[in-house]
Formats: sequence, C-alpha cells, structure tokens
Amino acid sequence: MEVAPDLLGRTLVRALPDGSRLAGRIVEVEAYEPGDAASHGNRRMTDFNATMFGAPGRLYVYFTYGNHWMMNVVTRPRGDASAVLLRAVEPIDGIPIMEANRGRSLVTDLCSGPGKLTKALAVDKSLDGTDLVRGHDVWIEAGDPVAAEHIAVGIRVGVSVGLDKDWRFVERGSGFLSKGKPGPPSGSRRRRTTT
DNA sequence: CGTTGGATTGGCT
DNA sequence: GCCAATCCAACGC
Repeated sequence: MEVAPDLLGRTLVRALPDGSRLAGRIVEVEAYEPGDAASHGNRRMTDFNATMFGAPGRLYVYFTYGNHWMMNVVTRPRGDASAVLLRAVEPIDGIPIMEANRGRSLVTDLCSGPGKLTKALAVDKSLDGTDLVRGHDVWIEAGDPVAAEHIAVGIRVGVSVGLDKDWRFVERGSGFLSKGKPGPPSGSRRRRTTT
C-alpha cells in the first residue's frame, strides 16, 4: 500500500525476444494487502498465486475471467502475500508493436486496463516471478514520479469486497486510465444456469 | 464431483 | 445494455 502511489509515473519496460523495447508510464494502480478479502493472497497458496507470497520486487502474473492476464508487483517480504495491480500505463515506446498486439490503433486504448496492458506488452504466465529490478524481459525504471497533489485515490475496480479501502491510485487527469468503474460491478451479471 | 464466480474486455443487440 | 470467452479455486452435495 505504501509503495502503490510511488509506482505512479515510473516507467514499465518490456523487452521482446527480438530486441524490441516496449515502455509505458504507469498511471493507474491498485493495492492488495495481506488479510484483504479482495486479494488472492487472502486464500491458500497454490501454483496460481504462489508468486504473490514470494520475494518482493517480482512480477506476479495471473489469469482471470477465462481470457485475461493481470500483472502485479509483489511488494512485501516473503510470506506476506501482497501485490500492486498495474491497471493502466501511458504508452511511450514501441507503440506500433502495442497496436499490433492489441489489434487497435487508438493510443489511449492500448494500455488503459489491466487486461489490455498485458496484451499490449505481450505479458503472460511465462513471465510470472520475473525480477522487476534485475530482470531482462520486463522491469521498472525510475521514470518521473507523480507529485502527491496529482494523485487521486478511490475504491478499487471490479471487486465486491474490501470497498472500504481507498487503494486505487491514479494520476489525476491522465487520459490513459482504465474505463473500469470503481465499486461493485454493475449488478451481478454472472450467468444464472439454475432456474 | 459439479457448479459458481472472479483484479476483464470486446462484440453484438 | 447484456453476454460470451475460458481457467482456477472455493464451495455444496
């Protein structure tokens, strides 16, 4: 939680096997803490979320909703199971490649959401556990920190519990934020097979 | 062992 | 506005 706002403004870099460099400025994150009902870390440790329990400074990648990867930064020491979800970045380098990955050319729509971000940067489970400080596939650079007065906070997006926590941090006024609406999903639109 | 629901997105009605 | 895509773990029987 303490480091989540600090990640805003930093540069997320992804180096592809062919040497291409993709980079973006982090503009939206959410914190997930130990004991947080909305966090995977609140459940038992499995292969699915093991990275979250591991060493800090690593990349935690997981799959959800059947077809979307999410990328997180593990922030607390081994055993504490916390992470910061990277929800949106402002594209800087390798935009044409991002466009190809996303099948879209609107720059504000390339990385404006957690699932979009991973697709644009070609991030998947194979990068789970990567060291974001020393890694050579994906890492985070210092970038330009966002001043506290330009950071807006709010409740997290897409979760139905833990709404009492203002753990979503965004760069105020950025045009590259996700379109997810904070708070519970608009009704529970989950399919009902039972009659 | 079968069903449900989720840190989502994109496409169709 | 509503639903499908499609994987994993919790929960109910």
